[in-house]
Order: sequence, then C-alpha cells, then structure tokens
Amino acid sequence: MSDGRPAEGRERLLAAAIRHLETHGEAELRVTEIAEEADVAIGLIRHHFGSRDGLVAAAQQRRIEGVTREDLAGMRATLTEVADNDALMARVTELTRAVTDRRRADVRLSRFAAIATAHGRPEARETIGATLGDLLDDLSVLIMEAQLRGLVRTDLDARAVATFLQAYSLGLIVHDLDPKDPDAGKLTDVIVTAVRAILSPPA
Amino acid sequence: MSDGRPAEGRERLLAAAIRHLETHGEAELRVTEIAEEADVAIGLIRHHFGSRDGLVAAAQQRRIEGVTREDLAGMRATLTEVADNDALMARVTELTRAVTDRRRADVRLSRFAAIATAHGRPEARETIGATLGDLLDDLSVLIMEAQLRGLVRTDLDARAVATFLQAYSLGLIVHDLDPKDPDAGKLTDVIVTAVRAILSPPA
Amino acid sequence: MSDGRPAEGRERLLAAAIRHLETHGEAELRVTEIAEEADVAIGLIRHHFGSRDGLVAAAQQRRIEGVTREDLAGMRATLTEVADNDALMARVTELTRAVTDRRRADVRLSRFAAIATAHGRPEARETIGATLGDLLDDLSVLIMEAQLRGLVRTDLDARAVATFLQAYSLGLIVHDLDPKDPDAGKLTDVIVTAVRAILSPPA
Amino acid sequence: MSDGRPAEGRERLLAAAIRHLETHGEAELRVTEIAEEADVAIGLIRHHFGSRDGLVAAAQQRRIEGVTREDLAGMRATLTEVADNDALMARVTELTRAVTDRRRADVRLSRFAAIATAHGRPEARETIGATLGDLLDDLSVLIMEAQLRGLVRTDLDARAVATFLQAYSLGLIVHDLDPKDPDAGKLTDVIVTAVRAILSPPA
DNA sequence: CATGAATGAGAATTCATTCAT
DNA sequence: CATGAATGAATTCTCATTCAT
Repeated sequence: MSDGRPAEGRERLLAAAIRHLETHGEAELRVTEIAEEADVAIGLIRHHFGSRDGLVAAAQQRRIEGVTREDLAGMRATLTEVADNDALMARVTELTRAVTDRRRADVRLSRFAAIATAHGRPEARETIGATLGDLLDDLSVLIMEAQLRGLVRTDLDARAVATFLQAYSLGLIVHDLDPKDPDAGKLTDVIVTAVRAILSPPA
Repeated sequence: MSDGRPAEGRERLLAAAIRHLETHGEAELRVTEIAEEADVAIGLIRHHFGSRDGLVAAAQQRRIEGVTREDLAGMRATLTEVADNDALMARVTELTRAVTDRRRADVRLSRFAAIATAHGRPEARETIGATLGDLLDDLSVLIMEAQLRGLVRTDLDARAVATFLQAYSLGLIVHDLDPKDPDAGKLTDVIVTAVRAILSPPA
Repeated sequence: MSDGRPAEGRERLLAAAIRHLETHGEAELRVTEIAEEADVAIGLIRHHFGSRDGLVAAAQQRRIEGVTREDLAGMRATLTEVADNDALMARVTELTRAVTDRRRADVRLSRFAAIATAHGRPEARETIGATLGDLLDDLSVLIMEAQLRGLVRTDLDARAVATFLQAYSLGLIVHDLDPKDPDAGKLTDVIVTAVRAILSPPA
Repeated sequence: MSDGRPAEGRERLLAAAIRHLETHGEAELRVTEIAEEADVAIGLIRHHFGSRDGLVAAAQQRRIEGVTREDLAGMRATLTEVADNDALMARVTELTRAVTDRRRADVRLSRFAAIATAHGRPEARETIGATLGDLLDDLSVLIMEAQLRGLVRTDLDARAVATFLQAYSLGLIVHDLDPKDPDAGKLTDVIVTAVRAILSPPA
C-alpha cells in the first residue's frame, strides 16, 4: 500500500470499493466516498475503470471470486484428505457445523446481497451467473472425482449435486436471520441426514 | 380518495411500491411514479412513510410477508391432502419440479432481493428476521402435525427441518442464475433424494 | 395546562411556539413540530391563528412584550427606590454588573434574534418597531419623572436617553459573543462612566 | 470559468450570496438564483459549501468580516487625522451624526441580522464570535495608540472601551426601527455626551 | 498516472395549507 | 373546539460524469 509501485491508485480504489460492498449495498456506494477513502482524486476512477459501473463490476468480480476460491479450496482439501465415505461424512458433519455457526452470518449476508444485485439488472445478472456457474463447474469436477474414487454415489448427476449443496448453504441465511437463535446442533443433524442421502453409496 | 376508510392512500402507495419491486430493482423506484400509479400526491409518501426509504422498507417487509403466506398455504394444502408418506413424497416430487422450473426465476430473485435488503441495515435485518422467523414457526407446526400423523420421521427436530426446507428452496437461486441451463430433472432427483431422507420414516 | 378550560389548545400552541423561538430562529419553526410538541392536531393552528404567520406573530408579540415588561418593571423599581443621584448611580452600577454577566447571554441572543427578524420582512419590521417604540415610550416616561425629581440631568432629551440606554444594552451581545471572555469589571467601569455622564446633573 | 485561478466559482458564489443577503432576508435566498447570478452550476454549491446552509453561513461570516474591516478603516483614518482631543470629539460628533442617520438603517439591520445568525447554531456562534473578537482586538489597538498620544483618557481599559463603542453603535438599531422617527439631533447629543465621557481626559 | 473544479438533468424533500369529518 | 389525511408547487439535494491542467 506504500511501496511506490505505479497503478497503486487502482488497487487502493478497488480495495476501498470492496470494503464498502462488504458492509453496505451496491446502491449506497458513492464514487466520491470511495475516492476519498482510497485517498485519490475522483478523476482516477474514470481513468482506471471508465465509470462507476466499471469500478463496481471489478470489485464485485474480485469479491465473489475470492469467496468462491476459499470455498472451493476447502472442499478440495476435504476430498483429498479422506479415503472412504465414512471419513467423508465425518468431514461433512464437521463442515456443516462450521457453516451453521451464526458468527459468520455477516459474511454470508454480504455474499447473499452481492447475488441479489442480479435483480433488475440484466448485465449484473450475467456476470454473477457466470461466476456462480464457474463455481458449480469446479465443484462438479470435484464431485465427479469423488464418484470415480467410489467415495460418492454415482447415480446422481454431479452438477445437480453441486447445485443442491450450494443452494442449501446459501439459503442458510434464513437461519442466520432467525431471531429465535435455535439449536444449531439439531440443524446440523438435518443437514447431515440430507447430505448423507445424496453422497453415500447405497449400502 | 375520501370515501370512508381512513389512510386509504397509505395502502395504495404500498400496493404500488410492491408492484414495482416485484418487477424492477429497488434502485429504479421513483417516488413520483409510485405516487402517480397510486393516484395520490407525492407528499403523502412523506406523511405516511417519512421518506422514500421508509416506503421501500415497508413495501419490502410486506412483500416478504406476502410470499411467505402463499408458501405456507401451499404446504398446508399439501399436507391435508395426503394420507401416507408415499403420497407425500409424490407431492414433494411434484412441488420440486415446479420449484426448479426456471420460468419462475424472476419471482424468486425478487424475493431473494427483498431479503437481501437486510444487508447493512440493522433495523431492516430485525424486521425481516422476525418475518422469516414467523414463517419458520408456522412451518414447524405443520411438520409437527405431520410427525404426529406418522407422515414424517420424528427423530429430527421440526423447526430444523423447516429451516432446511426453506434454505434450499431459497438457495435454488443459484440454479436460476446458472448460465449452463442444466437439466432440471436431474436436480429434481437430487432434491427429492434429500427431502425423502429427512421426511420419510425409516423403513 | 390541564384544567380542562376550553381553548386550551390555543395556549399550548402558543407556549410551544414561544419555547421554540427562544432556542431557535423563526425560520426553523415548523408548524408540524409545534403542533406535535403542543400535542394537538395540525389543523388547530389554522383554527386559532389562521396561518403559520399568525401563530408566529402572536408568539413573537407575547415574547418581546414579556421581556420588555420585565425590563421596565426593574427600572421602575430602581427609580422609586432611590432618593438622589448618588443612590441612582449606585443602582446603575449594580444593574450594569448584572447586564454584563455573560451567563444571561442566551436570553439576550434570543431577543437579539427576535429583533433581527425585521430584516427583509416589512410586516415584521412594523410589529417589532411598534413594540420597541412602546418600550422606549415607557422608559422615557420613567426618565422624565426622574428628571422632574432632580435625579437626572434635564438638558438631554428623555427619549434620546432612553434610546441610548436600550441601544448599548442590546449591543452588549458583542461582549457575550467575544471569545476572549474579558474582564467584566473593566467593562462595567466604562459603562458606568458613560451612563453617569448622561444621567448625573452637572455638579 | 476556467481561466487560471482555481476555485473561482467559489468566490463568485460567495459574492452573489453576500449581495443577496445585503438586501433580502436569509429565508428568501434561493440556491438556483444564486447559482444563476454567479453564472455557475448549482452543483458547485454542494461541491464547495456542502449545502445551502453551508453557503449562507460562509457568506454571513465574510459579510461580518467585511463590514468590520470598513468600520476599522474609518476609525483608523479618523485617529490619524486628528491631533488633539478637541479635534477628536469634533470627528466623533460628525461620525455620530452619520451613524444616527436612519437612511443607513437597512445596512445596519442587515449586519444585525448577520450577527443574529449565531442564535441556536453553536458553530456559527463560534465563528461570528471570533470575527467580532478580532475586530475588538484591532479597535483596542487603535484606542491604545490614542491613549499613548494623549488623545484619550488612560484610566479606562482600551478593550472595554472598544466593546462599549461597538455595542452602542450596533444597538442603535432600536433607533432605526423606532416608528416615532424621533429627532436624530437629540440622540446625537446624548451619544456625544457619553462618548466624550469615556474618551476625554479629565480636565 | 493523477487532480479536482465544474456540470446539470433528474430525483427527493419540504412544509404550509386545505377540508371532510 | 378539534382531527389528521391529503395536497402539490417550490425548492433543495444527488452524484456520476467531464475536462483542463
């Protein structure tokens, strides 16, 4: 952030925009605020990103990408580490416990909001769809590999499984927002039951 | 405009705003348009909602409530109509087929966006959480009734099951946005497998 | 304020308006706020005062009148209590000390602002001028009585003296606003010197 | 609009606002009018002053400063021109005659209103207080110089004298507003009597 | 690669007033 | 004597974009 490299302003702007999107909606993003927080002149946004939309698109892209890569890396690690379905289910239980932890609610709500941006904006819809599609592709590949290794049942379509896994974990926002603060253990039981059904080969 | 019921203009404004939010993004909402469509003066928005944001917040909340009630009514109908778990699973398959139909993607994205409103707005978060919590409560009751009737396995917590059902159906937005346009039938298979696992009593 | 007398709302409105004018400018007065603080319906303002201006005029009138009456009462008391010019000057010194006390700055600034209302509003100018004129008249009478009693020099016009006394005491707002917080005693010396010159009969 | 000096539009806006405030009340000031008269876009008001209120506050402050400088220049001229106390008092009489001339009432009322801006606005109060304080400082220096030259009595505090002189001349607004239109000559007599008392060395 | 004053159409807000009850 | 929903013209505010330096 202070190593004198050229195009430093670009990074500062991007970082400021991402920081904003993580805590506020896209609609609340003001180019003047971002420029101020990045400590650069307003004109630099046009110089590097063409327009506000260019900046927002670049920031969203990097943001969704980032979360996606983390998710994927975790799953990849899981699959390479386990040797049979029992070990896999043990890891699934563990991961589910982590995912139902409401302390990460803010991160999920932020991602949720990023996806919601697609509503009423065809261009955003396309970009977001593409990013989500890529994630599903990568996840499908992982599942196929697991199917080939006999870790996962093979009579279900890998991409459909990937879609379902992404769907319920994204939708757990309803759990995050639930004012009842219900027992996370009971939810974990339900999820593990469902996931076991779609992953475990029939005995 | 003056024929009896007080605060009629308030309802007209809300209805107009909801109608708009169902098809467009919040950012595109113009108070002048809403007032015109509601056939009242713009000043009435301030009188009843304080500001544009107040109107939007009220509309979003009522919108979530509305969709919620519809969902619940459908589920109630389903449960009263079926007599055993087989019939239930047949209905579940049917409903899942409807839910994975991407022609309804816009409606789901719209609801998704309404919930995303909670991001970065503590008050909205509370209100939305309360509404979603109420839905989960009602759904839990339905599931408990089904458990009592022997339609659904009883070793899983009803509210946790309700949460999971809501979660994956909400999260299917990733399917809607998926540019690959994958085979919906294969996704239905996965979902039915998962739902059967958490609903069907062990044979 | 709660004795059930009719036209109670009128008094409540007036009181609320006066309370507002004492701490804020007239420009900041909103009829809705006043009605809310008075805990009556907005329509009542029109009913009793015709319009916002009617309410403000009534409030300003009562306010300036009130301060004026207090001032005058104090002066009258002073003059009736003293028997010769020496006693008068002693009282003047005492009063001057009170007037240069910056703890009453807020009250003076409020009165100052009320008079400033005359700027750019011919109608207000007339009302305020009339009220100030009445005060000068009353004060003149007091001074003339003092002149007749030999307490005050007679070669200066009573009304001109009254005007000067009012002028410097009003203008002491510059002392109130002075951030230096200077020695009030030294200012008292100057004022007493000046007042003695215009009041004391030549030796 | 782009010929060299930066932020020229800021000055044009300030000048236009000041011009307006000198003849009309603050309430009548319209940002569109000011922008038009300054020949700049309205947006520039926000850019430089944040809001309408910011512009008004900046204009009022500069206005008080301006009048202040003029006053001071006149006094300085007076003091350098006179050689003894007699000459000084002759000039004082002359100046007093000018100051009691009600044809300049509008200018004084305008200045009066500018100072009244301090009412109910702590920040404005501070700024205005600082400006007035600076004037008192400068005036004090003039008086001290006059004391050193033997033109003015030395047993009264210079700053207290400065405060009193400012006070009564500001307060003469009561004379301006007086509907009786009294004899200005008689008022001049009173003022000269008072001023002589605080300026003339004891014979 | 960078600055920031200037633009201005578009939108929201303001707020005293009206009037049916 | 009292209510408060409804009005809407007038005004201010918004904020991405432009461009000369």
